[in-house]
Parts: sequence; C-alpha cells; structure tokens
Amino acid sequence: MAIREQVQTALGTLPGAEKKIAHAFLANYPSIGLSTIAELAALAGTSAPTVLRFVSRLGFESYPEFQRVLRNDVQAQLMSPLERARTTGPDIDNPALKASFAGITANLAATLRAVPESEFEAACDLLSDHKSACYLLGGRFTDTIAAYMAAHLQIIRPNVRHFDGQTSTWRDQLLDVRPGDVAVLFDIRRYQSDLVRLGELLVERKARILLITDPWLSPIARSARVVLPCVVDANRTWDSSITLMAVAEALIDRVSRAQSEAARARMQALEDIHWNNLPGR
Amino acid sequence: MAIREQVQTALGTLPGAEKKIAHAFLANYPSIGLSTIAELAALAGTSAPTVLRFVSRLGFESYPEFQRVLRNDVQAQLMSPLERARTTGPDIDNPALKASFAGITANLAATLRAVPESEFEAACDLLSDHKSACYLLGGRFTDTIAAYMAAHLQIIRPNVRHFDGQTSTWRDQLLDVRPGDVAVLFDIRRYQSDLVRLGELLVERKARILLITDPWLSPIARSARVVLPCVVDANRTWDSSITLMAVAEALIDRVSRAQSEAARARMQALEDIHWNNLPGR
DNA sequence: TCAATCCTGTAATTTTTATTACATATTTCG
DNA sequence: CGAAATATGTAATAAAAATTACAGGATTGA
Repeated sequence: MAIREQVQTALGTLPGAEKKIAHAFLANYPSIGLSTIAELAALAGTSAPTVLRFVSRLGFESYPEFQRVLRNDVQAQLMSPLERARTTGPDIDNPALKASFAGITANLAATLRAVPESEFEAACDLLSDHKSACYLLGGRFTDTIAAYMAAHLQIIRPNVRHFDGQTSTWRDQLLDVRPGDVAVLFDIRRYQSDLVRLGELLVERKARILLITDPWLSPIARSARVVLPCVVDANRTWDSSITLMAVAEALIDRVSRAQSEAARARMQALEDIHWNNLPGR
Repeated sequence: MAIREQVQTALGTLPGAEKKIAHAFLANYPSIGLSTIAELAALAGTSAPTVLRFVSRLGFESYPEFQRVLRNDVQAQLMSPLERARTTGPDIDNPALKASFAGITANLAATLRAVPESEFEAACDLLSDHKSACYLLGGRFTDTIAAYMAAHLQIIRPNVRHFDGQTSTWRDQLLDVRPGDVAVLFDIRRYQSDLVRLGELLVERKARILLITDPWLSPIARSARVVLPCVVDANRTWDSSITLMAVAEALIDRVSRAQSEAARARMQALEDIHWNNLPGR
C-alpha cells in the first residue's frame, strides 16, 4: 500500500497532533513529505518528535526510511497516465489499444467532473444501509455490470440480490421489495421502456432508487433518489460502459472500506478467493 | 523550465563527470534527485563535489535549493489529468471517486505497457475470423465481462456464444466446439480450477484460446494461442476488472471497425437500439 | 478521586549531510 | 612543448537534520 493510501486509512485512528501531521502531509503531498521533519512539523503546527511518532506508527523505523519509500511511491506514480502514455518503446506502441484507453481515461475524467461528491456520498449511504435489501438490475448491456456489482456487494453486506432472468420475471421478483429497500438501476441510451416502467413500480412500492446512467439521464432519473451520470462517449458507434463499471467499483470499494470486522468475517465465511486477504499480497 | 528539461538541454555542454551525473539523474528521475548528494554521486560513479558543481552549473546556489525546486516540479507533475480535472469549481472535489479513478487510470496505463501490439493484433485476428465459432466464458467475477463482450460481438459477427449456466453444463456445451473455433477465456487470480480444466479440454478439441488474464498469468496461459495480461491492482483487498473490460471493449471496437457493410446491415436487421448509428450522435 | 497510561513539546545529543580546502589529473591554447 | 585553465576526487570541516531524554499535560479506567 502506498504511503498516501496508508495515511488516508490510518487518519481516523491517529491522536490529535499526529492527525494534524497526516492532514498536512496529504494536503501537500508529496513535496512536504520529501522535505525535512522540521518543515512538516512547522506546517502542521506540531513538533519534530511528533512527526517521528507519526511515521513510527505507520511502521517505519526512521524518517529517512519513510522518505525512501515515499520517493519510490512518487517514482511509480509519475510512471502513470501521462508518463506512460508518452513512452513509445518497442512493442508498446499499440495505437488501437492506446486510442481506446485514451478515450476511456477522458471519460473517467469527465465523469469525475460530472458526479458531485454529495451524490456519490448519498449513493454510498444508500448502499451502506444493511437493514434494507438491495436490488440491482441493468439494461441489455449494462446488466452485466449490475451482476458484477451484485457479486461484490454480496460479499460485504447482506440482502443483496440481482434481478435476473427475462423481463417477464421482474414483476414476480418485485413482490419481494419492501418500502425503504434500495434499487440500483443501470440505464443508458437508448433507455429501455421496460426498465423505466420497473423504476416506476419500484417507486410505487416506496423503494429508494440509485440510478447510474449517462449524462442525458434516463427517464428513471425523475423517480430516483440519487443519480450518478457517467460519460459514455467513446468515438464509436456504440457506448462505452467502462465509466459505469468504474463508478460501480468505486461504490463497492467505498462501502467495503466502511465495513465492520463482522463483514470481513462474513467474507471469510463465504470463502471468496477473488478477494486477496492473504498476507503478502 | 522544469529541472528535467533544463538538464536535458544542458547535457551536451557538460564536462565528462557532470554528464555522468546528468544521465544518472535523468535515468532515475525523480527519486535519485530527492535523495542525498552521496547517493547520486555513487550512482553516477563520481564524487559529491562534482554533484555540487553540476547543480551550481544549472544555476542553483546549493543542493537543498536544487531539491526544493525539484520537489515543486514533482508536485506539479503529479497533477495528473484526473487531478487537473478537479480545477473546475465546487462539488467536484470527490476524493473517494478521484482516488478510485486514478487507480483505474494507472492500471490502464500499465496494461497498455503490458500488452504487446502483436498480441493485441493476433487477438483481433482471432475474433475477426467469422468462419469459426467464438465462445466466451469467465470466472466467478469476470464472467460478467465475458457476457458483456459476447453481447456486443453477437451484433457484429455470427457464431458468437457465451457459455452460461453452471460449471456442470460446460461439458455439454463443449460438444459444440469444433477444431479451429475460438474460445475467449477470462481468468484472474485466484484462478478457478474448473476453468483451467475447461481450457485443457478446449485445446484437446483443437480450439484456439484467447486468454484475458492478470499479469501473473492464469495456468490457461500455457495452452492459449494469445495472452493479454491486464493490470488489476487497485490498492484494495479485491482486484479491479476495469482493465479486462477495457481490453474487451478495445477488441470489440477494433473488430467492429473492421467489419464490412454486410455486417452493418446485419446490425440493422437486429434492430439494436444500443448502437447509435443515427446521424448527429 | 487518583493512579496509570498516553500524548506532546522543549532541549540536548547524535548522526548525517552539505560544503570547502586542497592536491592531482586532464585538456586547451599559444 | 609547456603554461594555464579546467576538471576531478579525497579528506576535513561546518552545518543541518534526525533522534533521544525528559518533563508536563491530558485522558482513561478503576
């Protein structure tokens, strides 16, 4: 785990002065961490020994060791997006793949702009409510993402179910939905009328809808509690669903991180082999 | 001008020992420049005073000043596209989503480096062979991607089928596979032994396997005609499948673009409304 | 309420790093 | 060819940074 993520993870459990250091570090990442103990302490409004305690709590034996790891993190991070896209050595100038990935990266950036944090947090809140059941469903192409998301959510929380089968069975499954339950719907253009209709029925049953859609907004948006618009343009004759899946993974990750130890025990009980909880990985 | 460019510009006019330092600096940018004078001198095979002469020649009064500027450069360079995307007003500072998308973007860049163009082109060739049938299948989490890819490929070419249902039905479906047919398998850690076994059976029937896997390579790689390794790390306790889906979409896109007009007529016949062939979109 | 534990900052000490002095080698130019 | 200039590395010194010792305040639990 990179230091940045490590600090973000540890933030909540740090004592007061060390928490100040963590915030100063993250807010001025990475340069302040590559400067001196005195500068970081001054920026955070604390003292040098407190900085040493902070890095010791993170598992580093000394500040020079902490900085060594940080330099490696930074080196790796600079070998990402822009840096790597520019390296055109043998066998990695893959124009078709590069063009495709560039479009995806642009969609991700645009989606990040399009999704307000407040909406994202609201979506996480909906998914973190374990007392309510959670149903997921998508359209002809996006339903695979709903299934993917359901497969993961089932590991980290109870009462998760993917509506499956043909449209004709949806009405039967609808009978299980109770007021307050959460329905995650994926619908991008062209919007499926049967999915829109299901959304209406879900709202009639007082379910709360989280809609993951495109920027033009599926009609389901009118009835949805939370709407996450994802950019799908890909310079193709068909829409890319990567950003929907990326948002799905971000939600999964966020809900997962919020889980209690009990949920982790549940994960172990399910004996999931996809999730890498083994030491050393 | 950033230090990196400054050094590149000055390289030609440096005396021998300083030129060695410049090369060592650029080759290990930026971490070696953020370490000590002694480490840079040792790496370059020169001495500490030579390092000081080097930075002095670049116009810096001291090594700490040089490092201060270098830290600022690095901070600016880490403002990646995704991070730069956040400089557009309130409500888009979405740290959880940004962190997640940044990881995905990094995985995409790493995957672009990991997949040789020759392998990617070979995969496209396999998928463009309409005379052979094409079967797709994945593991517990990746099978949704196989289904997604199958749903798209069915539109642009004939004889596409997603192995579905339980493991027990795979053997029955295997009977349809003829020599020369193509099997697209998705398998990431922890690899499923039943999927590995199916791969062996497919090869026994002389099918050609396109394997989309992680960088550690599923055992199926031994029998596969083409292997596309996708970076799945996401600083999580579970693997991200975005890069597998991105590779799948790139393959779909590439095969789609290669299609004849007859295939486009086929698309119309299928009355697919997901594919946006309307003018202006 | 009080003892134990944890947290924190100041100051002193130790260690590390940067810088300078000096001598030798190499290159350049008249 | 030789003097001057430039380049270079070793060793010593100075400065900076990291670390430790210590004392006081805050928090927690019995």
